[in-house]
Amino acid sequence: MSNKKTHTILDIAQIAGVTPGTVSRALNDSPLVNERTRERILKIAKDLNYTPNMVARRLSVGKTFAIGVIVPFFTRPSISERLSGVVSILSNSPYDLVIHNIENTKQRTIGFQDMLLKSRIDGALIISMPILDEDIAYLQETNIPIVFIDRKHPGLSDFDSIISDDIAGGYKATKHLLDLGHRKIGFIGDITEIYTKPANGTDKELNPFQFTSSKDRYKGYLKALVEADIPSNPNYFSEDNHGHIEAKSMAIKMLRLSDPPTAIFAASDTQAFGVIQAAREMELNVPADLSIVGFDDVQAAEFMELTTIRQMLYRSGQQGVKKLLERISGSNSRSHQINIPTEIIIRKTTAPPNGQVKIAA
Amino acid sequence: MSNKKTHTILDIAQIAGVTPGTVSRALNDSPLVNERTRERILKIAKDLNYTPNMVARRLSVGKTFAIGVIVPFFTRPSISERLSGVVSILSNSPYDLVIHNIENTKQRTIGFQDMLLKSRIDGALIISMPILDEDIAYLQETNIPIVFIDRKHPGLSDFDSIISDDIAGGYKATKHLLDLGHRKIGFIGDITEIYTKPANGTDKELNPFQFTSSKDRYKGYLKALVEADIPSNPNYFSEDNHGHIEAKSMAIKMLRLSDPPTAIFAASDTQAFGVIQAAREMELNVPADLSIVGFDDVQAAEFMELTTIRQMLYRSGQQGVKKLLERISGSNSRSHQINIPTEIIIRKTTAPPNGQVKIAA
DNA sequence: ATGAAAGCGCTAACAG
DNA sequence: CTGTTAGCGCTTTCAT
Repeated sequence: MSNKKTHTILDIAQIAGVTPGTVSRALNDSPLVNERTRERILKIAKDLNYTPNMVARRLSVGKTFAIGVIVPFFTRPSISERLSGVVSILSNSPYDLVIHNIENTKQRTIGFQDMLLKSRIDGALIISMPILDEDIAYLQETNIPIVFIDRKHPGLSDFDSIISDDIAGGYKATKHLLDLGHRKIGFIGDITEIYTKPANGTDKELNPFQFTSSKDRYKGYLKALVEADIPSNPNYFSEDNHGHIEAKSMAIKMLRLSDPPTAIFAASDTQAFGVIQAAREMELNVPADLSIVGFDDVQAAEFMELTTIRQMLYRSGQQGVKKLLERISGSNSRSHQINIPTEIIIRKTTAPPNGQVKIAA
Repeated sequence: MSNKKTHTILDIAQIAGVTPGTVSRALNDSPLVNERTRERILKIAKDLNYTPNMVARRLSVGKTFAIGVIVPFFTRPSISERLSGVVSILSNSPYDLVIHNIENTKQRTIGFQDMLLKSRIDGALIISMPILDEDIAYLQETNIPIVFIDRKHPGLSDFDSIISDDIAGGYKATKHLLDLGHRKIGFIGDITEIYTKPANGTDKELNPFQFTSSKDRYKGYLKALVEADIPSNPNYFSEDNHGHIEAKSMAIKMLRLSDPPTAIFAASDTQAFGVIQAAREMELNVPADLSIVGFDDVQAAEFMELTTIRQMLYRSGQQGVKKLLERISGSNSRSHQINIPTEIIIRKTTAPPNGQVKIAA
């Protein structure tokens, strides 16, 4: 009832007639305390409705009991599915999950420094974040464990990372289309909208971050094409900022070509949805007139009956934290790259190309 | 380069030949410090690559600089959209965002206690969480500010809350269908899968939590029906756990009725997607044979061309934290219920009922 | 098994 | 403007 003031370990100690040290031990299941006293203390704590002050504990122990997750574009479905994998593991751990969303350059610098360097967290999970060469310094300066999810960078080899096999995925997607009989296959991918400001004031070329996944999926696409002896057509390649709106415009442009593709492989489901919208707008029947395959297998993909490449988003989140937790508790194994396999999920946006099906209208 | 050990304010003090107090003041932009000394100190700090220890600071100041967000079902799109609104505001504040996901009864108790009572956070945002009568005690015991998003409960009147007008939304959805000419309108809603364990060991009736939104949307539905002088048909009402799978089964059952509805209003987009799947499976044309309206206007709704009730998910998240931040900085205004309006978004899953359109096949 | 005491790193009230 | 001194609440040697 009366709970204006929150109690401390000292209050308990006084009531129990012991010292704070003993109370601390009792509360932490230390074996160095008489069973009787422990019970007495526990009872008092309960009666007092005592709750430990985590902050003090953290300072004393030298651990924050928090792990930081750094993500761009919180809204993207693929990100939140990964996150929820992370959450699932952390719920059963003593660690708090603190989230940092980074959507632009300024935030980015601040974000890294703040989270990593200010000893607010015991470890960090960096998900789908583009890493700049100049970032590497920060990252290495930090002594706290870091694991990356969905990010490859040459300079990052001394960190753990969880990636899915984008090249193989892109290959599978394209192969599926090829097997269906398509020869004219478009690719729609993304670059990121985050840019680095040129160090000097000059307004020279802005460097887009290296979002490798789209590029790797393209590599897989190319590989399948080469294998099938089909020359790649530059008109069938397009990339722009990530988003369904952009994807839609790209698709429309591509489909208006005098010799348009009969199938499009989009580097993400979100983009594939944009392509579907384009098809609708142009009154093209999917899959009869146009086959579409996406990448990610986000929840909405099921509703949209989209054929796509599933990457285990949720699992990747789980594996990431698990690895991080291991590191935090001191595993010294060499840093490791875990490759998560992909799988093609065939639904209803793919079919043999038009000619072979469009018998009657 | 050499950064095995992290520096403290004391290191700086010694080098600068001042006391820690002065360094602290310098670092915190206190006006009570000579400009010259400040510069000197700042430079040293920089050279040393000093970063303050937040935990110590927190203990000293008595604030955690963190706000907690408690959510169920992290995966639900409506939740993550709300969350991203929260994130957008918090990015520009000194507060960390710590997330607690609660998906079952055990977690729930622990979760509330842990977050609220262990002084790890300065305030809490509780989103879409069912609140039990017995929880109210905890909540009121806590002195930290709390704001609720998407939760009404009689006992909660002394807290701030952000809710959308579910009744009005349900009304709008149904009215739209009515205006289109529908008379046989089904409702598909949800109850939650979280149950309370009966206090005594008896295995008597489990009490579902009070997830009010679905119910309120139903009230709106009823209101529109009454207004149109249409008696409510119990066969046209169905509720089950939330999820597209469950919604699909409910819809199938309802559509197999000898006199099936010509339209269905689902209490959430996710459920509406389930209804769409049911229609597909039964080879019913949407909207010709069946009109469907959802609730939420989740991202995927756009792709699905779903007519739905938009509630400003993102905005609700933003407003919630803003309110919370105000409270934390000590606003003493009376607690407030903010009602966020809803809006109907007409897309392509609704049309006049069959008879009026199905001319030729 | 328990008490005593030091200390985690920082802030803040009080002097001067 | 700066030094001194406590102190935030808890953990953890070191004694006893």
